[in-house]
Amino acid sequence: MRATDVPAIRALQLFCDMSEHRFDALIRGAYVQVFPPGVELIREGDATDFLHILIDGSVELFAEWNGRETVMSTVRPVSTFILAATMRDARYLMSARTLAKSRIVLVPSTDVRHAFDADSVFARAVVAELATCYRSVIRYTKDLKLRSSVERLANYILRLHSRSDGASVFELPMEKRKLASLLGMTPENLSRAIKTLQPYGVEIDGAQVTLVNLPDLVKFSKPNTLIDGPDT
Amino acid sequence: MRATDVPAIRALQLFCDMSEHRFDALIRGAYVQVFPPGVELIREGDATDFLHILIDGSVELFAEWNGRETVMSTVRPVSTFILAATMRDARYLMSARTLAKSRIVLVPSTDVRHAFDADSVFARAVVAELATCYRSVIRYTKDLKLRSSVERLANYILRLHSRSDGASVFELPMEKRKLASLLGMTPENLSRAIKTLQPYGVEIDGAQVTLVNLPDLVKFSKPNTLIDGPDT
DNA sequence: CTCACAGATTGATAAATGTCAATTGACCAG
DNA sequence: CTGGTCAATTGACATTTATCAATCTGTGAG
Repeated sequence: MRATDVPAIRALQLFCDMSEHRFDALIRGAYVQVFPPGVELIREGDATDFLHILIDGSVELFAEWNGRETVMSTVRPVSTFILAATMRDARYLMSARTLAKSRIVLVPSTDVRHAFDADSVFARAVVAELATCYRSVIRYTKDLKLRSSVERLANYILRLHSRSDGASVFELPMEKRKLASLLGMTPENLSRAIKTLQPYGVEIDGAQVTLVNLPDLVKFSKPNTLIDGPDT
Repeated sequence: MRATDVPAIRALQLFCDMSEHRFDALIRGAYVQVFPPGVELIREGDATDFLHILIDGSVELFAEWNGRETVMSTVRPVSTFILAATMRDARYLMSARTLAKSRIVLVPSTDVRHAFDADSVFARAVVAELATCYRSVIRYTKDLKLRSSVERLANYILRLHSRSDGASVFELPMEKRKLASLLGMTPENLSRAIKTLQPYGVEIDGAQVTLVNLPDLVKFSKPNTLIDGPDT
């Protein structure tokens, strides 16, 4: 593990309040691996063995049924994924695949459960993290059920806009076909949805998004804290 | 609170392993209320004040956006709801409304968080419960994203079938328009989807479902443990 | 017992979304 | 450079799903 990895992990909400020696004990059993793009890290249905922490790169969580595949979410560094399966000691409900070259820390699930039992500060952090994850899936599902595909795209763009601190020019963080799947539509439909938003000042060239008429886009999108965050 | 209420609550996964005196302390601050059908118990966006436990009756969790409304899930007795918001001390993401006359126990959120901090057995149960909730929303979202409306209905019927211990005749647990919304379609479409399943031996008369050709229905539905449960 | 009402169904039609095929465009290996 | 590959786009069309309007039906109040 690199010298800079540990502080980055330590800074995560999940670990930041842990006592020094507990954290050290937990991280001691962990190890780092670097994966090229396109590697399937986790296969849905498999038994849980490691809590994963993405240090650098990009990972998608996806699910399959009957020959169909859909992106459920993407993981950005630095963050953990599949904590719920780890804590329940249950099978993975989603698969995970690297989208870019990625550095990933693997913490044995048994160590995590052990730390949870032994350290009440960590226990509280686990609950906070799980509750946050739960709430973000609820938001995602509300987005899917209550909005049309164009509305989902519009609000997604506004979320990206906030995430880049209100800059009017920013980048899409993934390929358009992945984004389409995440937003619950086909790539063809995403292309059309982008065109539909042109009258609201949305210009997308490659991965670069430019917003030239934010008020109109907001009026069209009707963003809502209880769907689009932040989580309060 | 009735004499029979406490044992029923005590039997829940969330409370069953708690020590006697911790449980008593938690339940002492709680109180019961009976609501007629159609009462809005929780309004999305409000601050969390109570953990709710449905003792008897029926409750739906729903969400709204831009004048649209959708059923997110239904709660059957005996179970808790909105644990995540309670633990995060955050605003509700969903509203709740009684579908039938319902007896509900309200436990002050601060008491729950207190018990979590003081009792590691309860803490473990909270994590197990949260992880289970998280996983069931993931399943629900997979169902929505990977399946067509007829496929969702078919698999829903099979889940009901398992829930009634494999009986070939059983009842729909809610009004068809609520079911339609839960399954992500309009009532009109649900009617048509039911007809579409007739060739697979699905007969629905009012709320009564009769399955006369289970093998064909299963072949059509392609149920999957990682979507339809059970959670392993 | 009967009427009124809300939910359920049906048919006709519209809108949203997906599929297929062809083309364009960007990027990387050689 | 340049050819090959894969993603993105576009157009034509099919399918799914929603909407609207018109019954039908079961249930509870009076």
